[in-house]
Amino acid sequence: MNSEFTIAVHSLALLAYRPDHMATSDMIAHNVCTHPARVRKVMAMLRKQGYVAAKEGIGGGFLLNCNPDEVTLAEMYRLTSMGSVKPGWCSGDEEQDCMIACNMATVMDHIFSGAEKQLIDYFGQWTIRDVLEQVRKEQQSK
Amino acid sequence: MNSEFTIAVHSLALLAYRPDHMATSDMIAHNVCTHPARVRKVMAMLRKQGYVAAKEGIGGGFLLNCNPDEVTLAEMYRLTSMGSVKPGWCSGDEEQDCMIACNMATVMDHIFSGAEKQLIDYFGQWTIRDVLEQVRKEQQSK
DNA sequence: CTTACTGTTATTATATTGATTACAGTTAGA
DNA sequence: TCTAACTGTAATCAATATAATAACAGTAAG
Repeated sequence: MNSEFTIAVHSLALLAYRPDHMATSDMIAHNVCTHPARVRKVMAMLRKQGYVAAKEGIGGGFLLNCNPDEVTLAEMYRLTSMGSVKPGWCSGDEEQDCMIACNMATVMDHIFSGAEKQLIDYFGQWTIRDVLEQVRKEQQSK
Repeated sequence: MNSEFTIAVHSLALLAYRPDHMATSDMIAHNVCTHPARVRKVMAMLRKQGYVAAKEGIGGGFLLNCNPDEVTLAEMYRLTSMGSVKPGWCSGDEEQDCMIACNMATVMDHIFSGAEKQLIDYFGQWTIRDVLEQVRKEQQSK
């Protein structure tokens, strides 16, 4: 799993939480605990898909541009981490005589595709609002 | 996802496919396309759980010691890749004042645990036999 | 007692990931 | 119009994770 997924979810939750629904990359980076440039990279993806708006120049930053009740983690997964279930390394070798060696890569590919579908279904059940709610519950339970 | 999962599944399928249900680490490594030492490492895990038996010395190798109809990919996942859904990198910082920063790591942790459960459920639907069947189908479709 | 195996650890090479730097472009406000 | 505070983006460096390889002890068949 790509950790840009985590950054995207965290950033949207933070924007949804803030009263003005706005924050600079410095503020987000500090909250998330990473480098502002990394945040800007992830936010650029979110901006291109319309989840946030970016304002350059003084007083600028990122503004939430979606409904946290409707945006699911599945969308964030697709945006940031699609394909990450399948390992980079593949077994087998198309050139061999053995039926197993020849076809295992393709079969594992199918299996990993199915696994990713399952994962996306699961993430589809979580909205940004749900994440915020969980954060609140976690806070209260202290 | 850990690619040792792939090696474990491929190796069991290969053993199940071979008439004598036996192969050396060299043979498996060649079939899988990796180094024999890596195969031995994975097979040692399978042996400790009783999925295969190992015979040392001349004429030795690994022998299938389980029913391919019953062993599922979920077991292979647990054995080789448990925890791999959650990225190594975590956002947030317990020390901060912000409710989001403080609790996001815990919440994401819950979310990734749920995701892994989903994945394991899915892998539980696949047996080694199913993998072999898929390989056969793939071969026929050429 | 030699040869062909497994078991295991250590080391090295490679790939992936994240941090950091750098700088161009933008905009508000003095 | 100039400056300061932003984003956008690419390039580079550092850290980490992954896979390959080497090495060698232990074991068993012939």
